[in-house]
Formats: sequence, C-alpha cells, structure tokens
Amino acid sequence: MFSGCEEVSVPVRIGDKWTGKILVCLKDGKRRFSELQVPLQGVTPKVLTESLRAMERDGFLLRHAHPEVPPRVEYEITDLGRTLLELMETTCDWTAAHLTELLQARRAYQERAV
Amino acid sequence: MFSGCEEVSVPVRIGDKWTGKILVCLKDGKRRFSELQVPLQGVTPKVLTESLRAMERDGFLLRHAHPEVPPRVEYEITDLGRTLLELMETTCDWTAAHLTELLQARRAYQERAV
DNA sequence: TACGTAAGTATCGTTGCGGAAACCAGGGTG
DNA sequence: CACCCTGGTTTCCGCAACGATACTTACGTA
Repeated sequence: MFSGCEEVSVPVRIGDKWTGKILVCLKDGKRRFSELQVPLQGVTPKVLTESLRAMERDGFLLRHAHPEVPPRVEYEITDLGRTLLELMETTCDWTAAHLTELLQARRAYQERAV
Repeated sequence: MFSGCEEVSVPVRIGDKWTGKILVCLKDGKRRFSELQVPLQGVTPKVLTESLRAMERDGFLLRHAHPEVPPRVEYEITDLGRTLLELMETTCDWTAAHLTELLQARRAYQERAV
C-alpha cells in the first residue's frame, strides 16, 4: 500500500499492493469477496485471491466459507490485522506530514539536473 | 527494508531493498560509497548507486562529490531522512512485537492445509 | 610505460509481482 | 436444456527490481 498518495510513487509501502486497502475495507466489519472488489477498483480476482490468501496465512484476517451454492465467503479482520492497520496509519501520517517536502526535493533535484 | 527479520519474509517494508540499511549506515555520520558497500554485504555497485540516487532525489540524503582523483564521494543523511529512519524503527518495533504471532499463524495455516 | 584506485557505467540475465482474459463448479431458474 | 450466480482457478504476458560481470576515467606512482 502506498500510503496516502496514489499519484506519486512514495517509498513507503506495507505488504503487497492491496494489503493496506483490504484492511481498511475490513475495518468496519466482515466483507464478501465481491464486496471487496468494488472499493478496490481494478483489482483482478486472481490478485485479490492471492492477497487474501497471504493475509489469511499470516493471521491478518479470517476466511469464513459458507458451504452454499452459489458460494458465499466472508473475510474478517483479526486483532493482529488491526495492529498492522494501526501501523499503516502511522505511515500514512508520515507521508501526509512529509510528502510536500519530498516533492519539493524532487523538483529541486530536477532543476539541478537541467 | 524488511524490518528486523531477514530470514522470514514479512510484509512490512519501506522503500526498496536497501533504503533502510543505507539510512542506518548513515545514522552516525557521513559515509563514502565504498564504506557503504562493506556493511551492505552483497550489494552490487549498480544497485547501490540506484538506491542512493533515488534517495538523493527524494531528499533523504545529500551527495558530496569531491573533485579529486581517485574520486571521493560522501553521503550524508538529511533531516527528512531521519524522519524516515524513525518511521522505519517504528515498523521494526511492530515486527519485533508481532513476528512470533505471525509465524504461529503461518504454522497453524500449514497444519490446516495438511 | 604500466598499474592501482574510487566511484561509478554498461550490458545482460533472472525473478517475481501484477494484470488480462478465459475457464470452472454446481445448484437454482426459465 | 441452457443460462445465471459467486468465488474462484488457469494460462499467458509485461514490467520493474535485483543481480553478475566487465568496463571506464584520470591522475599519482613505481
């Protein structure tokens, strides 16, 4: 997750590309696979599955599969996942506080190069 | 930078592979290119240069090139770089606090799969 | 004249993440 | 019988990061 600014590539990231956004989506309660695809605009099912499996493996979320047809699967954040979310919010704060400075440094660097 | 545990891949990382270690190396004062290559065991000059250039561009360090032969270049951490280092230490703390729990989750996941 | 030296470049190859598109399972519905 | 639904899986592909190896520069020294 790039913390806080998608338009500019900032060197602060936690997990893979979607980990952070998934945790945010799960913050307020369980969500289904298809309910995650909507806010996570543009994520393909393959990549979403991969991210969810990795996060389940690491204990950041729980996967509840209901044996129905059509299938229904709910994802739920764990306590450990919440600590990670908290850490991510810290990095978001860092970005918010220093992004201007970083972009300014980039502009100055550009001008020196010219 | 994987924060605090190299042996296990943990989904907490800041910058590219070497950013974190470079900042740590510069924490206590200026260092030359060759002085960075030593503690950063195994980094090739190409990759080290790429990392240093990116960090210079973003304002995390300053590059002092002395016009001598053979060349002498010193790298120095900036205030902005120090705030990033601080953030990284926070993520290291998170890892230290939760790595056991994460590994335990992985083992449990493994066993469920078997 | 050849060599050493510091800080890189240049070139090539490998690997892994992420994405696009198509396919699947299996019961419910028309 | 054909089609729809959800939650995937499978296959293929491109790009960027990372790495290995060789080369360069330009001066002081043996």
